[in-house]
Amino acid sequence: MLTIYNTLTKKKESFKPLNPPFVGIYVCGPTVYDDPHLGHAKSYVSFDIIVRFLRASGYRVRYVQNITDVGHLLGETNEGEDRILKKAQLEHLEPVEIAQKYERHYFRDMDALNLERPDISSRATGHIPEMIELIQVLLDKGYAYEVHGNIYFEVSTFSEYGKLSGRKVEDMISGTRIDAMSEKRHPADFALWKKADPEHLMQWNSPWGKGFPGWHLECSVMAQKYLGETIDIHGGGLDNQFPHHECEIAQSEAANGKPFVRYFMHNNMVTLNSQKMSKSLGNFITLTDLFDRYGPMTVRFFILQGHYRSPQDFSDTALEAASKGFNKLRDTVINLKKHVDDGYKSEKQVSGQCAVFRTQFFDAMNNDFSTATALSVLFDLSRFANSAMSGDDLESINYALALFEELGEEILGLQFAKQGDRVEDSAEDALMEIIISMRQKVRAEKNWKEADRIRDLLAVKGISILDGVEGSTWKKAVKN
RNA sequence: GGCGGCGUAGCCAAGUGGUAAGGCAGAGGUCUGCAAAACCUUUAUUCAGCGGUUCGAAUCCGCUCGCCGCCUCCA
Repeated sequence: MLTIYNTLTKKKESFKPLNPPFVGIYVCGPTVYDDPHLGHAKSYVSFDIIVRFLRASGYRVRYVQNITDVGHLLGETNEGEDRILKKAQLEHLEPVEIAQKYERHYFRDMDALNLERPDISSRATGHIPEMIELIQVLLDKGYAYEVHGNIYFEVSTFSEYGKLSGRKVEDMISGTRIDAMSEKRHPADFALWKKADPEHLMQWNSPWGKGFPGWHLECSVMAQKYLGETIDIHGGGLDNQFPHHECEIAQSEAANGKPFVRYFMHNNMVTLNSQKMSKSLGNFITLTDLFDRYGPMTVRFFILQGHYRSPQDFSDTALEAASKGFNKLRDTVINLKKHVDDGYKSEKQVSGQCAVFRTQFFDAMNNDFSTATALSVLFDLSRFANSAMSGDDLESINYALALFEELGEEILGLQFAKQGDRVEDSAEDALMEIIISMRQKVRAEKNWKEADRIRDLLAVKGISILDGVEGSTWKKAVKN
């Protein structure tokens, strides 16, 4: 039985979707105005695992993620400027070019991390009419008001405002950072629609004049459009809990009179060398930069070693340790693939010790997606598999490989052997066989100097020769 | 100021009432020409500190110290 920590109730709860076996999940996607960074990796890897595990548990999942290509306002008073616009001016490109360029970068990096793409990636700019409709509903029902072409949600009309983040509207009046001098009736009221200056590059017609949508509207609209008025799971980064998700709840529940979300899930934040990583501090590193030093699978593995609700610190020592740990599993899987007979078929029916491992793995994942514990099962499985290979225990070898494929590859999304790896490269294989057999001759002559020289030369090229009792094998150093 | 979180071995990190997973690093061993890999053994009488509840606490409660997040765009 799957239990999920629900941020709405601050408790672990049994997961019961509204209409089983269907599960609707909405995860806040990126604002596409810059390259993806470490924080995106943690967040989207976490929800990728969640989606994969739900599917492995038999649920029919529809996974929706937005692409924010409108851009949020830089500040309450800074009308007309948003981050995409700012970037567009900086790079001398159309806002749409900026959005599409960084959307491509986003998918490029997420693909590298082996994330399954959302079933629906919906762009905010494609849903302006629906947003206008929702605003109209809120106006008609008295939850919103218009001032000079701007529409605001009136927080005081929605009594449950604050139920997600635990904030009280009264407390927010004294908040020093909220501009008390604005045209809003209450400082906590938030914009649904903003009037655009004539020179503003992104603007749309609306019943209230030309403008653009407010910060939180797109998620309410797209979640409802594709998943219905009540969705099973809504995910996102902890930093979005307030105000973003709080405002989504207010908009959606005020408009529909129904619970918006059954389970809210928030992943925790990432730090870099123990420091907060943020765009405003400018110390974030992009995934492209990170992948130059550590492969995407190392990054994915590293994220899985922590818990999605715990903060995670990226450092070189931690990533190097993760790289070695992942390599250990990877070596085991590659060796298993070499050991299985031709009749191998991936099967999910395993017995004996492997069945125990499988149960342990599912127990861990059922407990609010405890990937770190699940990974520890894979290390136990690795030890079991290596022993089985020493003993030529073919049945265990087959079961172990089947488990690695199901648990490691399908559910955790770890690519142990990528395409192009040497297991599938017959030319490279043939060459290495020749080199090894030649070296085997000098070894037979006990010419250790020459044997070591060959080994060292290959090592420089990233190829390791492993001499065993039954001859030598080799492996290529890969950046995971 | 308001709200919330965290502090577990040299490092990373699970565990949230029943007697400390796992990875990396370290030590010893088997194997090996050597090396590597693999396997075996080993590495926290103890979970920031101090009190309390309990038959029993890293896990619950209180206080103290330290660190962090949100309250402004952020995953």
